[in-house]
Amino acid sequence: MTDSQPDLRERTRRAVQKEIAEAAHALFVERGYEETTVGDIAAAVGMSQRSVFRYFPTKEDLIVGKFDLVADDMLRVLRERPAGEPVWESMRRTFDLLVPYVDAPGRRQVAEPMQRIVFSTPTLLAGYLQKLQLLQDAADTALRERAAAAGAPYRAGDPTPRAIIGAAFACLLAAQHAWLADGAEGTFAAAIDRAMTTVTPVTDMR
Amino acid sequence: MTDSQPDLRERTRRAVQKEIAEAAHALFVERGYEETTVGDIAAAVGMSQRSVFRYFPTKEDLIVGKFDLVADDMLRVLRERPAGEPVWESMRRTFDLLVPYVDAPGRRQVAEPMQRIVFSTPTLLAGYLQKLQLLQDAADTALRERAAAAGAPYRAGDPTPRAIIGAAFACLLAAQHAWLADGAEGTFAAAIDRAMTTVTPVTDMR
DNA sequence: GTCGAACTTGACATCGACTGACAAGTTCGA
DNA sequence: TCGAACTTGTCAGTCGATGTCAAGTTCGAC
Repeated sequence: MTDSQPDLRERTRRAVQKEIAEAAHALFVERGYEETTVGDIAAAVGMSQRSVFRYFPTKEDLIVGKFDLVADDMLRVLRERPAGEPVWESMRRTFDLLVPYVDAPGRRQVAEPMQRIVFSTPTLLAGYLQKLQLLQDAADTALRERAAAAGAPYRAGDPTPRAIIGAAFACLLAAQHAWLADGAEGTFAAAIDRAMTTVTPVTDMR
Repeated sequence: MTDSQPDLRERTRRAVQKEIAEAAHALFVERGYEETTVGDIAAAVGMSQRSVFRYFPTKEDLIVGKFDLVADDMLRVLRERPAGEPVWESMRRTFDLLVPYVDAPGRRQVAEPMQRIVFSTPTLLAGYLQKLQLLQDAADTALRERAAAAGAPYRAGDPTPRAIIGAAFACLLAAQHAWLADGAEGTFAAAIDRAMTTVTPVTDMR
């Protein structure tokens, strides 16, 4: 058993948060993201606009907010990968954490429209890309530490780790595009595998 | 001779635009991007806030606006690359268009602080990444057309072109980071070359 | 049970980016 | 020189986001 009762307050907070997010998603799908006002969302759940911002720091977070938590987990997974493992493989295993959010039973119905909204709304796409970039920054630090600990540190101005990490994330994005282009048939995991075999690091170990 | 006098109105417009941008840059460097109001910029050049928005659609464009024009040129260069050329090489040659903006004599003094501002300001970074993404979308289309014209089209759901293009842009970003991390010593062109040798497409021709 | 601290909420005000509308002035060519 | 086209400032308004304050509401110590 994990933490069963993480405080009543926290539980109701999560519940309200979920309610807001779901109302927002419904409106976004119905009218579009830009066309939906935070006031509209507030009205839909019967609270003030001010209160919506008490649960979500920005309107963007109503859609891409949960990603921050996943990103933390991904970073943890990456750090726990064995030091001798090829970087490309470490990245692939890190992306595994994303898979259940899409491939788990019943998940596709939610994930597909969300991804379509993100990729078709400029400001949301920008926000998403920025979050990916932050994660890449952290991954870069992690891999440099790992290399240093293994006695083969990268020079500060060596583009290698960032380039490899960036290429891996580019494959992730290509996988998302391909998955959507194919009408979300097949598993997301397979899409990632396919994308990550089209590109490869030149020397993948340290 | 190119177009020597593209209309007086257009010339003065460009001049005013440049004046606004330079005033903005000065303020951004001095106080930071978020801390500078569009009203401040307007006051600095002695016009109304409304008029600044007549020359630049958004505050972001005061910094990353010129990139749109360069992106058009890059796309044109990419399309003019020979059909049989390896994609990775085509991308590298496309990036050549960026080089003079940084490596040309006297350019570094301007380019370096700008890049630092972009990479350290979340909203600017997001905007920049989104513009790169748009360019990648267009490049994806271009390369698919090129492959189709050569009699070896990609399947709609094939992640290959996007993955390779994305990897190339990841190297570009890694090059920028590395260049900045090294204090902008050396040429940007060399930084790109270094980054683009760390990763490579698996099969690079169609 | 009760009381006070901690938390939550709505209401109001403000800021900054941005947009529409209008009126006044400037420029340019027929 | 006259009128169309363009530019500008001003004003008002929208929307996302933040600070403040005065109600409640909840929760634990007593």
